[in-house]
Amino acid sequence: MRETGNIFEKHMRKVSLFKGNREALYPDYLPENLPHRESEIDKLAEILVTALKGEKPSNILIYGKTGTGKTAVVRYVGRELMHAREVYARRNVEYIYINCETVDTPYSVLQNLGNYFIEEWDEKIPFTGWPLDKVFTTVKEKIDDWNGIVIVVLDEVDKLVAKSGDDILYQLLLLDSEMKNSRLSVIGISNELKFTDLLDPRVKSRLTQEKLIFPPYNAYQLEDILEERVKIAVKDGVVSQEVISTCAAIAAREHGDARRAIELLRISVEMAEREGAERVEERHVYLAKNKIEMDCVSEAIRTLPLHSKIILLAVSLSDEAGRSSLTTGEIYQIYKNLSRRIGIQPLTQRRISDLISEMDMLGLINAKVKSFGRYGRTKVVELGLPVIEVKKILLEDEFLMDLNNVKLSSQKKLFF
DNA sequence: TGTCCACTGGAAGGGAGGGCTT
DNA sequence: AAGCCCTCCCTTCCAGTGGACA
Repeated sequence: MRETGNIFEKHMRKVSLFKGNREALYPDYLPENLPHRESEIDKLAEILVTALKGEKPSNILIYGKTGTGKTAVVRYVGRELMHAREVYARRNVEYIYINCETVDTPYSVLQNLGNYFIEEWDEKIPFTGWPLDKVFTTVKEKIDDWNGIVIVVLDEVDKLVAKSGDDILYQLLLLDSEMKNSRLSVIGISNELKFTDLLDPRVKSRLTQEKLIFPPYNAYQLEDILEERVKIAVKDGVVSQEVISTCAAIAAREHGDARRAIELLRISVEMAEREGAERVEERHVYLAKNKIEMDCVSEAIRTLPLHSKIILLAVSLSDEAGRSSLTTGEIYQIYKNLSRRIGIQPLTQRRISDLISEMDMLGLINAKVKSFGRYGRTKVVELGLPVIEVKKILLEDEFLMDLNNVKLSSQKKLFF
């Protein structure tokens, strides 16, 4: 070994605090046990057992906030169902999981579903191109020929409905009623309790034959979940009871989100590991909490479309110049100037208004509609985060780099 | 009390970009 | 090659509106 040492050497000397399988601390890990979800699992199994008997199970709607174990339970029961199928099933049973966060149009849902039943690559339904009714007919024929019970899970179905309306749900119900041999059940998973208001009453009543509500976990339940995962993923004695309690308490405060609790714990361990510490301390948990929050925000900013970034930059610049709140019209003026500077054709004010609302939903800015009486009615926009951080991330964009030195003067009207 | 501002946010539709069909 | 279809991003048009002011 050379005197200066290899660049990896000091890191190699650090001892890993994880055991071999750290996947247990990642969100898509499906554990052997799901603590405090026994009754939900049982209820779901009770409904789905019908499929093993060769009949169509009721359609189900599952509600619950993020991180309440909806997806885990549904996947868990699905896995068990597939095992049981080998032993008990009297006819074909298939369990298909679709996440509507990515598969978010009627076309793509049908396409995903259909391709499950199409073996040959050259017969698969392309991801775009076919008329919708042709996709529908193809899917119907394929599933009907296959002859069995299909259970389709639509995770985050509220997103799908918000985006594309309830057409797709109607089509799935129609699919079921038009088939001669096969049957199809839908399990919808939603974060939103009131999303069924958007549904056509007929769709609503047929989709919600059974309802399951997942309550948030409390701090004690989160502790149990974390303990389970720690046993699998982390070396003995590295994570103390206090650390687990802290993680659980923080997550419980944020609506009992188990996913967050697990992530928080994982990052805490990583923080300790990177420091070369032998055990995780509470301070690592708080470091991890900050890191997660910051990562989340900067990722959101980085992946913004260019025009949204320009708007955000406009808000940041004016914040820097001492004007912390702006109206849509003012933002639009600054936005237009900035766009011209970097040689980009500005969008219309109508479109900007939508982009502002989008960023409001992301929590990057705060926008409120306010009336100034005689002086009109408009959104009042403020930056939701520290300017320095936001600006730094924005200026990483290759189109915005040149605006590094741009300043707004702090006059009543904003000039360059 | 009515007026009127500066928008908001819905609706409709254009057109580019993906792809298939004939 | 021409003619479709679906989705996404955007524009155009416009009725609607909360509340200060005359």
